[in-house]
Amino acid sequence: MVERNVHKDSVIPLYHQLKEILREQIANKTFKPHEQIPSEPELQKKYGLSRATIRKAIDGLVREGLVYRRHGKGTFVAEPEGRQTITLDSFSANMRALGFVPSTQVLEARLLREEEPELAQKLGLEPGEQLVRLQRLRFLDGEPILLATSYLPASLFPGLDEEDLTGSLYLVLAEKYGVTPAWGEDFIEPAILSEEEAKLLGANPGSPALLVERHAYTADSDIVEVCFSLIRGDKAKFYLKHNS
Amino acid sequence: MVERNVHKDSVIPLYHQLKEILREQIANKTFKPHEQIPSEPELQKKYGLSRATIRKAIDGLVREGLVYRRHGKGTFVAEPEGRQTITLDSFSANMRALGFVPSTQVLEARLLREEEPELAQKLGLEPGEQLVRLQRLRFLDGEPILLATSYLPASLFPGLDEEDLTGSLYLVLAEKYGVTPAWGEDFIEPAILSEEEAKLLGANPGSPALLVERHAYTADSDIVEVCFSLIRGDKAKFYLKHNS
DNA sequence: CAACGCAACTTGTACGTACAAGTGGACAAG
DNA sequence: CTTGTCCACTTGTACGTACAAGTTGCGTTG
Repeated sequence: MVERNVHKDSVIPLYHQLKEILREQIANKTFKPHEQIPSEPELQKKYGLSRATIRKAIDGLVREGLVYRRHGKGTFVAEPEGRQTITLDSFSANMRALGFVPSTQVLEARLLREEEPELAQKLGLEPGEQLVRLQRLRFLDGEPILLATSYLPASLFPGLDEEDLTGSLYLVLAEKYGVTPAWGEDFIEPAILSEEEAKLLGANPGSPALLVERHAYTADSDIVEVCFSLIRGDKAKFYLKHNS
Repeated sequence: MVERNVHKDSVIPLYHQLKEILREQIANKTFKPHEQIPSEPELQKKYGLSRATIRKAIDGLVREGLVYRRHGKGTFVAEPEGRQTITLDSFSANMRALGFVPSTQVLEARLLREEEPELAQKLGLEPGEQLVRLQRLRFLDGEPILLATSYLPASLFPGLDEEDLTGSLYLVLAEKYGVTPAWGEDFIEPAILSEEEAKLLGANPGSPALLVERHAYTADSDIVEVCFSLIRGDKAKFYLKHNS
Protein backbone atom coordinates (compact mmCIF):
# COMPACT_ATOMS: atom_id res chain seq x y z
CA MET A 1 0.00 0.00 0.00
CA VAL A 2 1.63 3.20 -1.16
CA GLU A 3 1.18 6.25 1.01
CA ARG A 4 0.27 9.13 -1.24
CA ASN A 5 1.87 12.45 -0.51
CA VAL A 6 1.62 16.03 -1.68
CA HIS A 7 3.81 17.42 -4.46
CA LYS A 8 5.15 20.80 -3.51
CA ASP A 9 6.00 21.72 -7.08
CA SER A 10 2.64 20.73 -8.59
CA VAL A 11 0.39 23.34 -10.13
CA ILE A 12 -2.43 21.93 -8.02
CA PRO A 13 -2.71 23.78 -4.69
CA LEU A 14 -1.37 21.88 -1.70
CA TYR A 15 -4.62 22.15 0.25
CA HIS A 16 -6.45 20.58 -2.68
CA GLN A 17 -3.97 17.72 -2.93
CA LEU A 18 -4.34 17.01 0.78
CA LYS A 19 -8.11 17.16 0.51
CA GLU A 20 -8.08 14.48 -2.18
CA ILE A 21 -5.69 12.31 -0.18
CA LEU A 22 -7.98 12.48 2.86
CA ARG A 23 -11.05 11.89 0.71
CA GLU A 24 -9.41 8.76 -0.71
CA GLN A 25 -8.57 7.50 2.77
CA ILE A 26 -12.15 8.00 3.88
CA ALA A 27 -13.44 6.25 0.78
CA ASN A 28 -11.22 3.19 1.22
CA LYS A 29 -12.04 3.01 4.93
CA THR A 30 -8.56 3.84 6.19
CA PHE A 31 -10.61 6.20 8.35
CA LYS A 32 -13.97 4.67 9.18
CA PRO A 33 -17.24 6.47 10.03
CA HIS A 34 -17.16 8.22 13.45
CA GLU A 35 -13.45 7.48 13.72
CA GLN A 36 -11.14 10.36 14.47
CA ILE A 37 -8.82 11.45 11.71
CA PRO A 38 -5.31 12.64 12.65
CA SER A 39 -5.30 15.96 14.47
CA GLU A 40 -4.16 19.09 12.71
CA PRO A 41 -0.69 19.10 14.33
CA GLU A 42 -0.25 15.45 13.37
CA LEU A 43 -1.16 16.18 9.75
CA GLN A 44 1.28 19.11 9.81
CA LYS A 45 4.12 16.80 10.76
CA LYS A 46 3.07 14.04 8.40
CA TYR A 47 2.75 16.16 5.29
CA GLY A 48 5.07 19.03 6.16
CA LEU A 49 2.37 21.67 5.68
CA SER A 50 1.31 24.63 7.77
CA ARG A 51 -1.78 24.46 9.93
CA ALA A 52 -3.58 27.03 7.78
CA THR A 53 -3.22 24.74 4.77
CA ILE A 54 -4.34 21.70 6.75
CA ARG A 55 -7.41 23.59 7.96
CA LYS A 56 -8.28 24.82 4.49
CA ALA A 57 -8.25 21.23 3.24
CA ILE A 58 -10.42 20.01 6.11
CA ASP A 59 -12.74 23.01 5.68
CA GLY A 60 -13.56 21.71 2.22
CA LEU A 61 -14.32 18.23 3.49
CA VAL A 62 -16.53 19.68 6.24
CA ARG A 63 -18.51 21.65 3.68
CA GLU A 64 -18.97 18.51 1.63
CA GLY A 65 -20.21 16.71 4.72
CA LEU A 66 -17.49 14.04 4.71
CA VAL A 67 -16.17 14.94 8.14
CA TYR A 68 -17.25 16.98 11.16
CA ARG A 69 -15.27 18.81 13.81
CA ARG A 70 -15.70 18.83 17.57
CA HIS A 71 -14.10 21.73 19.39
CA GLY A 72 -11.64 20.35 21.92
CA LYS A 73 -11.99 16.76 20.76
CA GLY A 74 -11.01 16.32 17.16
CA THR A 75 -12.23 15.81 13.61
CA PHE A 76 -14.27 12.74 12.75
CA VAL A 77 -15.50 10.91 9.67
CA ALA A 78 -19.19 11.52 9.07
CA GLU A 79 -21.81 8.81 8.80
CA PRO A 80 -22.48 8.11 5.12
CA GLU A 81 -25.90 9.42 4.25
CA GLY A 82 -28.69 6.95 3.85
CA ARG A 83 -30.50 9.68 1.99
CA GLN A 84 -29.69 11.24 -1.26
CA THR A 85 -28.03 14.60 -1.29
CA ILE A 86 -28.96 16.32 -4.49
CA THR A 87 -26.00 16.23 -6.78
CA LEU A 88 -25.18 16.42 -10.43
CA ASP A 89 -24.33 12.76 -10.41
CA SER A 90 -26.08 10.08 -12.30
CA PHE A 91 -29.66 9.38 -11.23
CA SER A 92 -29.18 5.70 -11.97
CA ALA A 93 -26.01 5.25 -9.93
CA ASN A 94 -27.39 7.22 -7.00
CA MET A 95 -30.59 5.25 -6.86
CA ARG A 96 -28.79 1.94 -7.11
CA ALA A 97 -26.61 3.06 -4.19
CA LEU A 98 -29.83 3.56 -2.21
CA GLY A 99 -31.02 0.06 -2.97
CA PHE A 100 -33.51 0.81 -5.73
CA VAL A 101 -33.58 -0.80 -9.14
CA PRO A 102 -33.71 2.07 -11.64
CA SER A 103 -34.89 1.74 -15.23
CA THR A 104 -35.62 4.12 -18.06
CA GLN A 105 -37.99 4.29 -20.99
CA VAL A 106 -37.03 6.67 -23.78
CA LEU A 107 -40.16 8.38 -25.08
CA GLU A 108 -38.49 10.69 -27.55
CA ALA A 109 -35.01 11.56 -28.78
CA ARG A 110 -34.74 13.79 -31.77
CA LEU A 111 -33.23 16.86 -33.35
CA LEU A 112 -35.27 20.03 -33.46
CA ARG A 113 -34.81 23.52 -34.75
CA GLU A 114 -35.03 26.24 -32.18
CA GLU A 115 -38.63 26.65 -31.15
CA GLU A 116 -39.34 28.75 -28.11
CA PRO A 117 -37.06 31.77 -27.88
CA GLU A 118 -36.97 31.45 -24.09
CA LEU A 119 -35.57 27.95 -24.30
CA ALA A 120 -33.11 28.93 -27.01
CA GLN A 121 -31.86 31.71 -24.82
CA LYS A 122 -31.36 29.37 -21.87
CA LEU A 123 -29.32 27.09 -24.11
CA GLY A 124 -27.37 29.99 -25.55
CA LEU A 125 -28.36 29.07 -29.11
CA GLU A 126 -27.93 31.24 -32.19
CA PRO A 127 -31.12 31.74 -34.24
CA GLY A 128 -31.78 28.65 -36.33
CA GLU A 129 -29.31 26.48 -34.41
CA GLN A 130 -30.42 22.93 -33.70
CA LEU A 131 -31.08 21.29 -30.36
CA VAL A 132 -31.73 17.76 -29.10
CA ARG A 133 -34.96 17.07 -27.28
CA LEU A 134 -34.95 14.02 -25.08
CA GLN A 135 -37.93 12.79 -23.12
CA ARG A 136 -37.50 9.90 -20.73
CA LEU A 137 -39.68 8.17 -18.16
CA ARG A 138 -37.75 6.86 -15.17
CA PHE A 139 -38.77 4.03 -12.89
CA LEU A 140 -37.69 2.83 -9.47
CA ASP A 141 -38.45 -0.82 -8.74
CA GLY A 142 -40.69 -0.81 -11.80
CA GLU A 143 -42.81 2.11 -10.64
CA PRO A 144 -42.82 5.33 -12.69
CA ILE A 145 -41.46 8.18 -10.63
CA LEU A 146 -40.18 10.91 -12.87
CA LEU A 147 -40.75 12.35 -16.32
CA ALA A 148 -37.64 14.13 -17.58
CA THR A 149 -37.54 16.37 -20.64
CA SER A 150 -34.01 17.41 -21.55
CA TYR A 151 -32.74 19.92 -24.08
CA LEU A 152 -29.13 19.96 -25.20
CA PRO A 153 -27.31 22.05 -27.82
CA ALA A 154 -26.97 19.80 -30.89
CA SER A 155 -23.67 21.38 -31.86
CA LEU A 156 -21.98 19.95 -28.78
CA PHE A 157 -23.43 16.47 -29.13
CA PRO A 158 -23.69 15.35 -32.78
CA GLY A 159 -25.54 12.07 -33.12
CA LEU A 160 -26.76 12.06 -29.55
CA ASP A 161 -30.29 11.22 -30.70
CA GLU A 162 -28.95 7.91 -32.08
CA GLU A 163 -27.27 6.80 -28.86
CA ASP A 164 -28.61 4.33 -26.32
CA LEU A 165 -30.05 6.55 -23.61
CA THR A 166 -31.79 3.99 -21.41
CA GLY A 167 -28.93 4.28 -18.92
CA SER A 168 -27.13 7.33 -17.62
CA LEU A 169 -27.22 10.38 -19.88
CA TYR A 170 -24.24 11.94 -18.14
CA LEU A 171 -22.24 8.76 -18.66
CA VAL A 172 -22.87 8.98 -22.41
CA LEU A 173 -21.92 12.65 -22.45
CA ALA A 174 -18.68 11.90 -20.63
CA GLU A 175 -17.68 8.81 -22.63
CA LYS A 176 -18.79 9.79 -26.13
CA TYR A 177 -18.29 13.54 -26.02
CA GLY A 178 -15.86 14.14 -23.15
CA VAL A 179 -18.23 16.57 -21.48
CA THR A 180 -18.78 16.51 -17.71
CA PRO A 181 -21.16 18.84 -15.90
CA ALA A 182 -19.25 20.68 -13.17
CA TRP A 183 -21.97 22.75 -11.60
CA GLY A 184 -25.64 23.41 -11.94
CA GLU A 185 -28.74 25.18 -10.75
CA ASP A 186 -32.14 23.81 -9.82
CA PHE A 187 -35.41 25.69 -9.75
CA ILE A 188 -38.08 23.80 -7.87
CA GLU A 189 -41.75 24.63 -8.06
CA PRO A 190 -44.99 22.84 -7.36
CA ALA A 191 -47.14 21.60 -10.21
CA ILE A 192 -50.34 19.75 -10.81
CA LEU A 193 -50.36 16.75 -13.11
CA SER A 194 -52.20 17.14 -16.40
CA GLU A 195 -54.23 14.30 -17.87
CA GLU A 196 -51.37 13.25 -20.14
CA GLU A 197 -48.64 13.52 -17.52
CA ALA A 198 -50.70 11.58 -15.00
CA LYS A 199 -51.23 8.82 -17.53
CA LEU A 200 -47.50 8.44 -18.14
CA LEU A 201 -46.70 8.49 -14.44
CA GLY A 202 -49.53 6.19 -13.46
CA ALA A 203 -51.00 8.78 -11.09
CA ASN A 204 -54.27 10.65 -10.88
CA PRO A 205 -54.76 13.83 -12.92
CA GLY A 206 -54.78 16.87 -10.64
CA SER A 207 -52.50 15.33 -8.03
CA PRO A 208 -49.53 17.38 -6.81
CA ALA A 209 -46.03 17.03 -8.25
CA LEU A 210 -42.67 18.77 -8.21
CA LEU A 211 -41.30 20.43 -11.31
CA VAL A 212 -37.53 20.73 -11.18
CA GLU A 213 -35.80 22.79 -13.84
CA ARG A 214 -32.13 22.00 -13.95
CA HIS A 215 -29.44 23.91 -15.78
CA ALA A 216 -26.12 22.06 -15.95
CA TYR A 217 -22.83 23.66 -16.96
CA THR A 218 -19.26 22.63 -17.66
CA ALA A 219 -16.36 23.99 -15.62
CA ASP A 220 -16.05 26.69 -18.30
CA SER A 221 -19.71 27.62 -17.75
CA ASP A 222 -20.83 26.35 -21.13
CA ILE A 223 -24.38 25.09 -20.91
CA VAL A 224 -24.65 21.31 -21.12
CA GLU A 225 -28.30 20.62 -20.52
CA VAL A 226 -31.59 22.19 -19.58
CA CYS A 227 -33.85 19.57 -18.04
CA PHE A 228 -37.41 19.70 -16.76
CA SER A 229 -38.22 16.88 -14.36
CA LEU A 230 -41.75 16.20 -13.25
CA ILE A 231 -41.69 14.15 -10.07
CA ARG A 232 -44.66 12.36 -8.51
CA GLY A 233 -45.40 14.06 -5.20
CA ASP A 234 -46.75 10.94 -3.56
CA LYS A 235 -43.68 8.85 -4.27
CA ALA A 236 -40.71 11.14 -3.80
CA LYS A 237 -39.47 14.11 -1.82
CA PHE A 238 -36.59 16.35 -2.69
CA TYR A 239 -33.89 16.08 -0.05
CA LEU A 240 -31.28 18.74 0.56
CA LYS A 241 -28.58 18.97 3.17
CA HIS A 242 -26.69 22.13 3.90
CA ASN A 243 -23.65 22.93 5.97
CA SER A 244 -22.99 26.46 6.99
CA MET B 1 -25.93 57.29 8.33
CA VAL B 2 -23.90 55.53 10.97
CA GLU B 3 -21.06 53.39 9.78
CA ARG B 4 -21.22 50.13 11.65
CA ASN B 5 -17.96 48.73 12.89
CA VAL B 6 -16.68 45.57 14.49
CA HIS B 7 -16.41 45.16 18.24
CA LYS B 8 -13.10 43.63 19.16
CA ASP B 9 -14.32 42.54 22.58
CA SER B 10 -17.57 40.95 21.43
CA VAL B 11 -18.12 37.24 21.85
CA ILE B 12 -19.13 37.10 18.20
CA PRO B 13 -16.12 36.35 15.98
CA LEU B 14 -14.74 39.31 14.07
CA TYR B 15 -15.06 37.60 10.68
CA HIS B 16 -18.75 37.00 11.39
CA GLN B 17 -19.32 40.61 12.41
CA LEU B 18 -17.66 41.81 9.23
CA LYS B 19 -19.69 39.38 7.15
CA GLU B 20 -22.92 40.79 8.58
CA ILE B 21 -21.76 44.36 7.99
CA LEU B 22 -20.98 43.60 4.36
CA ARG B 23 -24.25 41.69 3.95
CA GLU B 24 -26.11 44.71 5.29
CA GLN B 25 -24.27 47.05 2.91
CA ILE B 26 -25.18 44.82 -0.01
CA ALA B 27 -28.77 44.74 1.18
CA ASN B 28 -29.10 48.51 1.46
CA LYS B 29 -27.38 49.01 -1.91
CA THR B 30 -24.28 50.70 -0.55
CA PHE B 31 -22.67 48.19 -2.87
CA LYS B 32 -24.83 47.56 -5.92
CA PRO B 33 -24.96 44.43 -8.12
CA HIS B 34 -21.80 43.94 -10.22
CA GLU B 35 -20.14 46.78 -8.35
CA GLN B 36 -16.79 46.11 -6.83
CA ILE B 37 -16.62 46.01 -3.07
CA PRO B 38 -13.53 47.44 -1.36
CA SER B 39 -10.41 45.37 -1.94
CA GLU B 40 -9.03 43.25 0.85
CA PRO B 41 -6.24 45.71 1.74
CA GLU B 42 -8.80 48.53 1.86
CA LEU B 43 -11.03 46.54 4.20
CA GLN B 44 -7.98 45.80 6.33
CA LYS B 45 -7.31 49.49 6.79
CA LYS B 46 -10.96 50.40 7.28
CA TYR B 47 -11.75 47.83 9.96
CA GLY B 48 -8.28 47.25 11.40
CA LEU B 49 -8.40 43.52 10.75
CA SER B 50 -5.90 41.13 9.24
CA ARG B 51 -6.28 39.94 5.70
CA ALA B 52 -6.96 36.38 6.84
CA THR B 53 -10.00 37.59 8.78
CA ILE B 54 -11.21 39.70 5.86
CA ARG B 55 -10.91 36.74 3.53
CA LYS B 56 -12.74 34.42 5.92
CA ALA B 57 -15.64 36.86 6.00
CA ILE B 58 -15.75 37.19 2.22
CA ASP B 59 -15.40 33.41 1.84
CA GLY B 60 -18.71 33.05 3.63
CA LEU B 61 -20.43 35.56 1.36
CA VAL B 62 -19.02 33.82 -1.71
CA ARG B 63 -20.38 30.49 -0.54
CA GLU B 64 -23.78 32.08 -0.04
CA GLY B 65 -23.61 33.51 -3.53
CA LEU B 66 -23.85 37.15 -2.50
CA VAL B 67 -20.52 38.09 -4.05
CA TYR B 68 -18.04 36.60 -6.50
CA ARG B 69 -14.29 37.04 -6.84
CA ARG B 70 -12.22 37.63 -9.96
CA HIS B 71 -8.56 36.87 -9.63
CA GLY B 72 -6.56 39.98 -10.39
CA LYS B 73 -9.61 42.23 -10.58
CA GLY B 74 -11.55 42.28 -7.36
CA THR B 75 -14.64 41.09 -5.54
CA PHE B 76 -18.06 42.00 -6.88
CA VAL B 77 -21.65 41.94 -5.74
CA ALA B 78 -23.58 39.14 -7.41
CA GLU B 79 -26.70 39.65 -9.47
CA PRO B 80 -29.70 38.98 -7.20
CA GLU B 81 -31.81 37.53 -10.06
CA GLY B 82 -34.80 37.34 -7.77
CA ARG B 83 -33.83 33.94 -6.58
CA GLN B 84 -32.49 32.72 -3.35
CA THR B 85 -29.77 30.32 -2.55
CA ILE B 86 -31.06 28.20 0.21
CA THR B 87 -29.06 28.77 3.35
CA LEU B 88 -29.56 28.54 7.06
CA ASP B 89 -29.16 32.26 7.40
CA SER B 90 -31.84 34.71 8.20
CA PHE B 91 -34.74 34.84 5.77
CA SER B 92 -35.11 38.55 6.45
CA ALA B 93 -31.51 39.51 5.79
CA ASN B 94 -31.33 37.40 2.65
CA MET B 95 -34.48 38.86 1.21
CA ARG B 96 -33.36 42.38 1.96
CA ALA B 97 -30.13 41.58 0.14
CA LEU B 98 -32.22 40.63 -2.87
CA GLY B 99 -34.03 43.94 -2.81
CA PHE B 100 -37.26 42.83 -1.18
CA VAL B 101 -38.83 44.36 1.87
CA PRO B 102 -39.57 41.47 4.23
CA SER B 103 -42.06 41.58 7.06
CA THR B 104 -43.54 39.09 9.45
CA GLN B 105 -46.84 38.56 11.23
CA VAL B 106 -46.76 36.28 14.24
CA LEU B 107 -49.91 34.17 14.27
CA GLU B 108 -49.09 32.06 17.27
CA ALA B 109 -46.28 31.65 19.79
CA ARG B 110 -46.94 29.44 22.74
CA LEU B 111 -45.81 26.57 24.88
CA LEU B 112 -47.30 23.16 24.28
CA ARG B 113 -46.95 19.75 25.79
CA GLU B 114 -45.82 17.07 23.43
CA GLU B 115 -48.62 16.19 21.09
CA GLU B 116 -47.81 14.05 18.11
CA PRO B 117 -45.28 11.35 18.88
CA GLU B 118 -43.73 11.74 15.44
CA LEU B 119 -42.98 15.40 16.06
CA ALA B 120 -41.68 14.71 19.56
CA GLN B 121 -39.31 12.16 18.12
CA LYS B 122 -38.00 14.58 15.53
CA LEU B 123 -37.32 17.08 18.31
CA GLY B 124 -35.74 14.45 20.51
CA LEU B 125 -38.16 15.18 23.34
CA GLU B 126 -38.69 13.07 26.42
CA PRO B 127 -42.34 12.09 27.08
CA GLY B 128 -44.17 15.02 28.62
CA GLU B 129 -41.45 17.55 27.76
CA GLN B 130 -42.63 20.93 26.51
CA LEU B 131 -42.13 22.51 23.13
CA VAL B 132 -42.66 25.93 21.60
CA ARG B 133 -44.97 26.22 18.65
CA LEU B 134 -44.46 29.26 16.50
CA GLN B 135 -46.55 30.11 13.49
CA ARG B 136 -45.59 33.07 11.37
CA LEU B 137 -46.78 34.54 8.11
CA ARG B 138 -44.00 36.14 6.08
CA PHE B 139 -44.38 38.85 3.49
CA LEU B 140 -42.22 40.23 0.72
CA ASP B 141 -43.08 43.75 -0.37
CA GLY B 142 -46.33 43.42 1.56
CA GLU B 143 -47.43 40.27 -0.22
CA PRO B 144 -47.86 37.05 1.76
CA ILE B 145 -45.45 34.42 0.49
CA LEU B 146 -44.81 31.86 3.14
CA LEU B 147 -46.51 30.29 6.14
CA ALA B 148 -43.94 28.91 8.57
CA THR B 149 -44.80 26.66 11.49
CA SER B 150 -41.81 26.07 13.74
CA TYR B 151 -41.35 23.73 16.66
CA LEU B 152 -38.50 24.15 19.12
CA PRO B 153 -37.60 22.32 22.32
CA ALA B 154 -38.79 24.52 25.19
CA SER B 155 -35.96 23.40 27.45
CA LEU B 156 -33.41 25.08 25.21
CA PHE B 157 -35.31 28.34 24.84
CA PRO B 158 -37.10 29.35 28.05
CA GLY B 159 -39.35 32.36 27.52
CA LEU B 160 -39.04 32.26 23.74
CA ASP B 161 -42.81 32.61 23.38
CA GLU B 162 -42.56 36.03 25.06
CA GLU B 163 -39.88 37.39 22.72
CA ASP B 164 -40.40 39.70 19.76
CA LEU B 165 -40.37 37.35 16.79
CA THR B 166 -41.42 39.70 14.02
CA GLY B 167 -37.79 39.86 12.86
CA SER B 168 -35.26 37.10 12.48
CA LEU B 169 -35.87 34.02 14.63
CA TYR B 170 -32.28 32.91 14.26
CA LEU B 171 -31.06 36.31 15.42
CA VAL B 172 -33.10 35.95 18.62
CA LEU B 173 -31.79 32.43 19.16
CA ALA B 174 -28.22 33.67 18.73
CA GLU B 175 -28.49 36.79 20.85
CA LYS B 176 -30.76 35.61 23.66
CA TYR B 177 -29.78 31.97 23.89
CA GLY B 178 -26.38 31.75 22.24
CA VAL B 179 -27.57 29.06 19.85
CA THR B 180 -26.62 29.11 16.17
CA PRO B 181 -27.80 26.54 13.66
CA ALA B 182 -24.77 25.06 11.95
CA TRP B 183 -26.32 22.65 9.50
CA GLY B 184 -29.69 21.46 8.39
CA GLU B 185 -31.78 19.30 6.15
CA ASP B 186 -34.70 20.19 3.92
CA PHE B 187 -37.39 17.88 2.62
CA ILE B 188 -39.34 19.43 -0.21
CA GLU B 189 -42.66 18.13 -1.46
CA PRO B 190 -45.56 19.54 -3.42
CA ALA B 191 -48.79 20.42 -1.68
CA ILE B 192 -52.19 21.85 -2.44
CA LEU B 193 -53.46 24.78 -0.42
CA SER B 194 -56.38 24.11 1.90
CA GLU B 195 -59.15 26.63 2.37
CA GLU B 196 -57.57 28.00 5.54
CA GLU B 197 -54.03 28.12 4.21
CA ALA B 198 -55.16 29.83 1.02
CA LYS B 199 -56.96 32.45 3.06
CA LEU B 200 -53.86 33.30 5.06
CA LEU B 201 -51.66 33.40 1.98
CA GLY B 202 -54.14 35.35 -0.11
CA ALA B 203 -54.24 32.65 -2.77
CA ASN B 204 -56.91 30.39 -4.20
CA PRO B 205 -57.77 27.15 -2.42
CA GLY B 206 -56.51 24.16 -4.39
CA SER B 207 -53.61 26.02 -5.97
CA PRO B 208 -50.17 24.39 -5.86
CA ALA B 209 -47.59 25.14 -3.19
CA LEU B 210 -44.30 23.84 -1.85
CA LEU B 211 -44.06 22.30 1.59
CA VAL B 212 -40.52 22.48 2.95
CA GLU B 213 -39.74 20.62 6.13
CA ARG B 214 -36.55 21.89 7.65
CA HIS B 215 -34.56 20.34 10.46
CA ALA B 216 -31.87 22.65 11.85
CA TYR B 217 -29.08 21.51 14.14
CA THR B 218 -26.25 23.02 16.16
CA ALA B 219 -22.63 22.13 15.50
CA ASP B 220 -23.06 19.46 18.17
CA SER B 221 -26.02 18.03 16.26
CA ASP B 222 -28.54 19.06 18.88
CA ILE B 223 -31.85 19.79 17.22
CA VAL B 224 -32.65 23.50 17.16
CA GLU B 225 -35.82 23.70 15.14
CA VAL B 226 -38.23 21.70 13.05
CA CYS B 227 -40.00 24.01 10.64
CA PHE B 228 -42.73 23.43 8.07
CA SER B 229 -42.87 26.17 5.47
CA LEU B 230 -45.74 26.40 3.07
CA ILE B 231 -44.70 28.51 0.09
CA ARG B 232 -47.02 29.94 -2.54
CA GLY B 233 -46.20 28.24 -5.82
CA ASP B 234 -47.20 31.19 -7.96
CA LYS B 235 -44.94 33.66 -6.18
CA ALA B 236 -41.77 31.78 -5.36
CA LYS B 237 -39.52 29.04 -6.60
CA PHE B 238 -36.99 27.17 -4.58
CA TYR B 239 -33.53 27.86 -5.96
CA LEU B 240 -30.59 25.61 -5.45
CA LYS B 241 -27.06 25.89 -6.78
CA HIS B 242 -24.61 23.05 -6.59
CA ASN B 243 -20.93 22.79 -7.27
CA SER B 244 -19.39 19.44 -7.84
C1' DC C 1 -12.90 8.41 48.56
C1' DA C 2 -14.48 12.53 46.31
C1' DA C 3 -13.69 16.96 44.47
C1' DC C 4 -10.96 20.15 42.64
C1' DG C 5 -7.34 21.92 39.79
C1' DC C 6 -3.98 21.53 36.48
C1' DA C 7 -1.71 19.83 32.35
C1' DA C 8 -2.00 18.21 27.82
C1' DC C 9 -4.43 17.57 24.21
C1' DT C 10 -7.92 19.15 20.69
C1' DT C 11 -10.09 22.86 17.39
C1' DG C 12 -11.30 28.14 16.86
C1' DT C 13 -9.87 32.72 16.03
C1' DA C 14 -6.63 36.24 14.72
C1' DC C 15 -2.51 38.29 13.84
C1' DG C 16 1.68 38.88 10.77
C1' DT C 17 4.59 37.98 6.45
C1' DA C 18 5.79 36.56 1.75
C1' DC C 19 5.37 35.46 -2.87
C1' DA C 20 2.57 33.71 -7.04
C1' DA C 21 -0.55 34.87 -10.48
C1' DG C 22 -4.13 37.44 -13.16
C1' DT C 23 -5.52 42.28 -14.79
C1' DG C 24 -5.07 46.65 -16.78
C1' DG C 25 -2.99 51.02 -17.59
C1' DA C 26 1.18 53.86 -18.65
C1' DC C 27 4.76 54.27 -21.56
C1' DA C 28 8.58 53.61 -24.56
C1' DA C 29 10.38 51.17 -28.67
C1' DG C 30 9.69 49.56 -33.15
C1' DC D 1 -0.28 52.78 -34.70
C1' DT D 2 1.11 48.49 -32.75
C1' DT D 3 3.68 45.83 -29.70
C1' DG D 4 5.92 44.72 -25.73
C1' DT D 5 7.58 45.80 -21.10
C1' DC D 6 6.93 47.21 -16.72
C1' DC D 7 4.39 48.66 -12.74
C1' DA D 8 0.61 48.90 -9.64
C1' DC D 9 -3.18 46.89 -8.40
C1' DT D 10 -6.11 42.83 -7.43
C1' DT D 11 -6.98 37.92 -5.42
C1' DG D 12 -4.72 33.07 -4.45
C1' DT D 13 -1.71 30.28 -1.82
C1' DA D 14 1.29 29.26 1.97
C1' DC D 15 4.12 29.99 5.64
C1' DG D 16 4.76 31.34 10.64
C1' DT D 17 3.07 32.74 15.45
C1' DA D 18 -0.01 33.41 19.35
C1' DC D 19 -3.70 32.85 22.35
C1' DA D 20 -8.70 31.41 23.42
C1' DA D 21 -11.65 27.82 24.49
C1' DG D 22 -13.55 23.04 24.89
C1' DT D 23 -12.31 18.16 26.50
C1' DT D 24 -10.16 14.64 29.04
C1' DG D 25 -7.51 12.39 32.31
C1' DC D 26 -4.34 12.44 35.97
C1' DG D 27 -2.85 13.61 40.37
C1' DT D 28 -3.12 16.25 44.48
C1' DT D 29 -5.67 17.87 48.19
C1' DG D 30 -9.15 18.12 51.55
